[in-house]
Amino acid sequence: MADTTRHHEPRYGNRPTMKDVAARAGVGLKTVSRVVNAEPGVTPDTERRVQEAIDALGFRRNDSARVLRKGRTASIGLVLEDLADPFYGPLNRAIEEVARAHGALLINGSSAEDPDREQELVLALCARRVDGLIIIPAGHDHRYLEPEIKAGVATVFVDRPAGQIDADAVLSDSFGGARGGTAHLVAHGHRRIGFIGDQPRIHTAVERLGGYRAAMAEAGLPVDDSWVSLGTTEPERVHEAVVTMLGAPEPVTAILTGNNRVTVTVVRALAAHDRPVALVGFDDIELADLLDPGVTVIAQDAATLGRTAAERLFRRLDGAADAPSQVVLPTRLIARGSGELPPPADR
Amino acid sequence: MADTTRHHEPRYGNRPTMKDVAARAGVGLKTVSRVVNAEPGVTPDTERRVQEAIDALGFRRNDSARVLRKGRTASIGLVLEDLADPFYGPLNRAIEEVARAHGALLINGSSAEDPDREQELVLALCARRVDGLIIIPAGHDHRYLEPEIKAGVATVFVDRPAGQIDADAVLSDSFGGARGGTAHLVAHGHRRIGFIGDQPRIHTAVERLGGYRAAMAEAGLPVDDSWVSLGTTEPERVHEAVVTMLGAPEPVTAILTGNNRVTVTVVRALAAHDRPVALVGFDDIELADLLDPGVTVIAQDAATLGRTAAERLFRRLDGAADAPSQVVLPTRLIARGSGELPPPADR
DNA sequence: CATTCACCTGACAACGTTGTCCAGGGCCTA
DNA sequence: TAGGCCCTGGACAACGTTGTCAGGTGAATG
Repeated sequence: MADTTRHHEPRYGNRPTMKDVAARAGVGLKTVSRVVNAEPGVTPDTERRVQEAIDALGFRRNDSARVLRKGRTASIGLVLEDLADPFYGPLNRAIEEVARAHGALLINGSSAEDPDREQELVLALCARRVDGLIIIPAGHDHRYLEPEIKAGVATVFVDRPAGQIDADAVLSDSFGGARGGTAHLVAHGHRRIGFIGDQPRIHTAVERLGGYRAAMAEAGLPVDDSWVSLGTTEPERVHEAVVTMLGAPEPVTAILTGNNRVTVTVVRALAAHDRPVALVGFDDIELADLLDPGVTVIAQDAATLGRTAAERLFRRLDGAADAPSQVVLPTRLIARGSGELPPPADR
Repeated sequence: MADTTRHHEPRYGNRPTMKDVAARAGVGLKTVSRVVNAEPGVTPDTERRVQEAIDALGFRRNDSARVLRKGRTASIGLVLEDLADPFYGPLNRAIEEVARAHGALLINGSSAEDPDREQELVLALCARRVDGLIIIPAGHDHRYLEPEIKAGVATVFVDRPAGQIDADAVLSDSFGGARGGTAHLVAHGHRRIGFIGDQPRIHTAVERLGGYRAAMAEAGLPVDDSWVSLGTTEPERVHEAVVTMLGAPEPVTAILTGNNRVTVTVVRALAAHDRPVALVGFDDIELADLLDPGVTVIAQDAATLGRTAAERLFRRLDGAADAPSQVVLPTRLIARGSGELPPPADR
């Protein structure tokens, strides 16, 4: 009953607008706009008056309105699998740095490996009219993105390629990395090597499995079905896989793990096991060097992955119109001990 | 020369608008709006026609325009210190989950512990008219936020309190945690205990130092200046601090570390040291249980921290108008071995 | 003193959406 | 059959900003 002017809704908590600033400074609307945007053509005296009004009212430009008029939001969207996964931290950060260098903000969200949630998130970002998208895809069909891309939303996929559409992608060499890691174990004398990976609907999981199989084949070694376990990265499941592989009549003497989460669980499981078992893990993990033995890993460079993707995105936004392409970054094997353990001497 | 209609700039890459949809469906503008927003008052037949036009054109509502009209952006901003720091991953994720449950998107950025960058980021978020802000502050003066808060931007500080203004905050009990950790070392017989922490301009660093000093005082133990080292978390500096403390004529027999980054470096340094030195670290770190000895830590619950902050934020957005308050969450000491090492028997 | 010109300044429309309000038509009832 | 009501649909303004363009002032020049 005190306030009377409320018409339909309190707009932005009644923030001052350029109109208010103009009225207070006794100038025109456009002059305020000029001052706010540091455009030329304003006398120092006028500028000072406007600036005073701005400070007095606590005015802050409404970028929503600006965006509506200008067409660029200076923001990019990032959809990844899990913000809490340590692998994505440096990637996220690297993308942010590039975005910042281009004056853009980062909007992000987790898909939780759920294709529907990925789509929902991506479309919400498109509705905000982000200028570009960086996606670590959970799904395999990205045709829903076609209208968006055609409408000019630059899109780059990271870590895994796009499904059913032709789009830029920046990947790690999962196949080659896994092949190299497996060959490393073979070179140290192992013949029965297990592979524990992520769910087979995840592209990298399949690639890494492929690399493992390729290396085994190249070494002329058979792969028993019981040596391969794909599924969720939940500790219970992974632990059980380890127990099964090691409890077999002819147990594996080495294990290749498909990603950081699996590696951590396997390290725990092996620590509780009586005989030493060799291990090579995909993805580097913190403190891996301090464990006994140190964990040999196939390291991806998450930061470079992110930076490369973001740079490509902004090149697109700057007008690069060449055909979409894939970049594959090499992985690096870091030997720390666990991958160099020999197989047991007996049998 | 082919395209003639371009007037001032290609708006959003020429995306279809409601007007286009309306024209194609042969209905009025508002009818399209009604369909898009699932408002009542549209015959099924009309709705179908409109929907067809939407699909055919690949129309997607422009939320920028919507926001301009409605006043709520359904997005919240998160400013933290470093997206790549593993401590913030779960926090970030927890906030995202709450935001998602409230239909809001998350825009975030890293301040890199730079107060100016924090302010720049926060104000950019305000210009986007985020509905609320969650801030892990780098600076100590947040008066620049006053106009924003007055204008209705809900704001919650996390991990560290706001400076110079009265605002909601959700904190961990840094003082109590450090005191407890120090007392734990004292209880295991240590009398010369070192403290290596973050820069003294960081609130939690000071609190933890305070907790350390309090526990020492309560135990009637002196604190030699050379036992305390505050500064950046760069490995070189921390490593040097460890070397200095352990190389003194009367070396410390135990160390309390101020955060996860420091802990990791100290663990490395101690691994290279000949005599065992007890260690309690602030913040839990992955694989801490597998090291030898396991690293005893004072664990914060980052996820709860984030969730609590986000819930408070949305309660504010839902109209809660009670006075700002601080919530302090307890920490938990997890004994794993390194904190239970006795001091050397000699002297 | 008149004219030109440069420079400031402000009125106005437009961006795409949603709230308000009114018109028209169909249906029910008296 | 007339009157009234409800339901559907559309015209219009407004949100806060920026681009366009025209007006206005003062100084410099002929």
